[in-house]
Amino acid sequence: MITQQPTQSDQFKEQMQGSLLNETKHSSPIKIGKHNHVYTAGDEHETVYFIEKGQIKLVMVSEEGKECMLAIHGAGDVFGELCLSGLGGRLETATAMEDTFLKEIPCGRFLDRLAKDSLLEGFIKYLTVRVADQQQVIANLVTVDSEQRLGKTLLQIAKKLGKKDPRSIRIEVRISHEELAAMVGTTRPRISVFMQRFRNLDLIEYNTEHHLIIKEHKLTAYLASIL
Amino acid sequence: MITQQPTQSDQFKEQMQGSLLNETKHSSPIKIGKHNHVYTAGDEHETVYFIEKGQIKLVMVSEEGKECMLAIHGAGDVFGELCLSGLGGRLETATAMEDTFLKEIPCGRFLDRLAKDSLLEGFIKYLTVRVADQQQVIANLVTVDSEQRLGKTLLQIAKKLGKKDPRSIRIEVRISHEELAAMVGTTRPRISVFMQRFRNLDLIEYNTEHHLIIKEHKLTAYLASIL
DNA sequence: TGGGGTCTGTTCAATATTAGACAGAACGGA
DNA sequence: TCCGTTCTGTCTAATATTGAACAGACCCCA
Repeated sequence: MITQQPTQSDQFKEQMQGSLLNETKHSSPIKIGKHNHVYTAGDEHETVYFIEKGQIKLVMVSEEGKECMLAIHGAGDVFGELCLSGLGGRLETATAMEDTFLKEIPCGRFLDRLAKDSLLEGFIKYLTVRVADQQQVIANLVTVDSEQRLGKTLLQIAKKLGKKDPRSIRIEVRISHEELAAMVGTTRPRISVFMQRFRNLDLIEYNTEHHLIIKEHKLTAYLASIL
Repeated sequence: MITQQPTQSDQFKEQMQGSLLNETKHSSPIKIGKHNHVYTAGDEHETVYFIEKGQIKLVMVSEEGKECMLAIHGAGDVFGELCLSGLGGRLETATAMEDTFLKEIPCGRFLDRLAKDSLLEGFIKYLTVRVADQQQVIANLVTVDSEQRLGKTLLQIAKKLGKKDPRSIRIEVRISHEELAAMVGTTRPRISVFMQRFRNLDLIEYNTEHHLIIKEHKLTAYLASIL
């Protein structure tokens, strides 16, 4: 189900990166220190960001103050594109998980650049992939239980941010159980229990550098077995 | 929070409708009888649909067989656009909730048409609104309880499909509790209980034609009060 | 007008989940 | 290196949620 198909989507991402690097080559990158915000829910800046180095997490906060972590983006990713919707005001807060360097592009200029480089159709394809991914996330939240969701979330993060390791995938960003709870939609203690279980079953492990190692095949097989 | 702002998004929708009507004026509409499928998860047709009349629901089924209802689309809406992602294979099943008439456009031709009519940027805006909406849905699933989610779902449906009624919104499509359960992510009995509660509190009601009436302001106020 | 089917409202026991607490481990800054 | 802070693993009791069941209402269709 979750397979490693580089494909068109990645190809467009590279073209977009080229285009944006070109557009921003005269402006110097912005440094965001660890734990600092790039923007906060409600902010009105209509700008798109491109990550040169580091990690950015996107978090939405509900009216009661509960948090939902939507995504972690890494080098080469673009975020803040929702300002293209014209709705005005950020919906989520973007925070650096470690010192991060960004390029900033006003959203009008972002679109113009894509248009000039004939990337509008590519960007449409990129957005439909986003919609499809989110649709999958919604279906998971509605239909499957939290252990399963945690597993799928780990696989998804591994696929997006992981580096290849012999027979597994390594995640170098530190993600707390609290943060996982805010992605999966459950409480921290449950995440602890499930992570422990996964560890006992040898589906995940921590290496000496305290990086999380995901054993993709084993974990996938386990998730299928507990349906 | 949820306000009735016609705006740009609707404006693009009209332009797109015009463009598509033009593109499909020589082909006759397809009739899909009540309860019949337009396509099923896994199908490989790369076509986009435009609804002339009727209602289409989109449902995803998990590996265990549980259902998640993603959306109900009505006249003037477009669906099936995810084939633009190039991922191949439908993710969801599209079913007519009543006799429905559709126009069908191969996805390549759909894009060409938009490009010719200079609507690519408009379509990008439309897609980012979709992403923002889904992001909101995800955040709700993660952070708020099922009663609250049911309320928000009703408001969202009312906004999308409802007709204006004095001091309220009328929903003419019949949506079963089972279907609501599959949107909200809970079980049918709970939906029954919550709907009953909403009815007792006079936040919703059924008129003589058995149409659901949503009292937008009262319901919104109630949801805020139980935070 | 009479069923067969589906939908609703409700119940209940079994189960899953939450919220809170706590101790110990690891971490980070000075 | 030490100390305060954050993170983990674990436990509980209180609470919410599920799933299954059932009767009555409703609806379509013949």
